[in-house]
Amino acid sequence: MPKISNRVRILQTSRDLMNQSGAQSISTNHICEALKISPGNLYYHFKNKEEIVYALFLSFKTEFVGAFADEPEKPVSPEDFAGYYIRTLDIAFDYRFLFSGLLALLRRDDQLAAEYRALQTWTLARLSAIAAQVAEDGNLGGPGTPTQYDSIALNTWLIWSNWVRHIEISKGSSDVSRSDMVQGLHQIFDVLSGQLAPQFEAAVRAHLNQAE
Amino acid sequence: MPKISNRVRILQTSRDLMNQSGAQSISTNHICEALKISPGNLYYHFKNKEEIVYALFLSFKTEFVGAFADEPEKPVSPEDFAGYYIRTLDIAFDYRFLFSGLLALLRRDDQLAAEYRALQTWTLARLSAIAAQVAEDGNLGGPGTPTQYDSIALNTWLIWSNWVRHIEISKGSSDVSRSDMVQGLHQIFDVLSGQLAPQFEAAVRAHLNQAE
DNA sequence: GTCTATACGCCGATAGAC
DNA sequence: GTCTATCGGCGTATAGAC
Repeated sequence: MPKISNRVRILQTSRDLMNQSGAQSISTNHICEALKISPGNLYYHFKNKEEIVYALFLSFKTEFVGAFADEPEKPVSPEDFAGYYIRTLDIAFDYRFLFSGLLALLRRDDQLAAEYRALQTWTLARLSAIAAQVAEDGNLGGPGTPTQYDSIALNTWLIWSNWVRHIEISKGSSDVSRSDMVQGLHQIFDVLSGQLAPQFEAAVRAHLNQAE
Repeated sequence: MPKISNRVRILQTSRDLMNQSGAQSISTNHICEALKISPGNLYYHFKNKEEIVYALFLSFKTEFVGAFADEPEKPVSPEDFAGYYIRTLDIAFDYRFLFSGLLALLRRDDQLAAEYRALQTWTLARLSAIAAQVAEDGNLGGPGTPTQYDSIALNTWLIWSNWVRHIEISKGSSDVSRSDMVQGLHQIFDVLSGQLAPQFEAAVRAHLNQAE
């Protein structure tokens, strides 16, 4: 029965501390102190601080991509549609340090920057494809051009990827609540309001409220 | 004929450097070196680094609020409407370091945090009032409730306040072009697409393209 | 107002014993 | 794998001469 390795504990604690205070104000010393381990121990498991952040990013990426794992062919039900956003926003919350100080992190690590951008590109294409499918199902606007789907995808992405940060900025503290998150989901769907078929939108909203 | 004081030169150079590399990776030493002045000189003019950032924020605030200086009573012309966004996004670009590392800055300075939040609250109210006026002019949707205007205000604000950062994240470098900015303006109005009266929206878009 | 010189602390990272 | 000890570097900020 294997104990939890220090490598895993370092990752867990780093994520907690960085979510709380920002990635950039957490030093390797802080992490060691919180774990009651020595600096040498930490540097045995990770070459440097960037490697810790990068490992956490990979975990985020895996969870995030997994939240989209679905057959994109079929009609998109209101439950599917709401589910994408509910699940991914939960994940974004768990790794909110990534988004809060994103630009600073990307400036310090070229590899992370490249992978983040690839993930963003992938996500935008995925969101656009979902919008196109919803339109094909007859639940979104008139016969739209691909460009419109891209614009919808980008707008929802911008709100999605900045929502937790927006809450942290607006409230003084970093205690973000579940209802703050649900409010963000409604905010995302407000973008689509008037373009979604009314009964489809109502069903989506109902699912959001269940998530609360 | 008074020379430009070192105080002013410190502010100018700080803004340039911080826009380029991020507020947080620019030290007082960097600023001194760029200006060929001594640390003692800098600290004669400013108590600490936060005071520099705070002074720059005040400049931003003045310019930003000035860009909204208008009688809110009258009907809002497409030119007015486009103008608010064109002018303010230009200003946001000039002070983009504020938005790029916002959360880190607010965490380090309570006074700045309080003032930023106040400005955000003011702006959201202003945007909501403008939306209400556009609706009253018959150029926005049906008879909407105030809540809808607030939601529109928040959505446009989220895109507005994160656009420059989004560009910096998406491109590798920090060379943001004028056309990147205009694209952001269109993106903002895509949120309102389908809710604005068609001829009003067309006139607004035309003004955006002139700005390019 | 501006300079030189410097104190002090923290951070990232490594060497080498155990 | 984990520890102790430590190095070099940098960042903020101040003291005191000019």
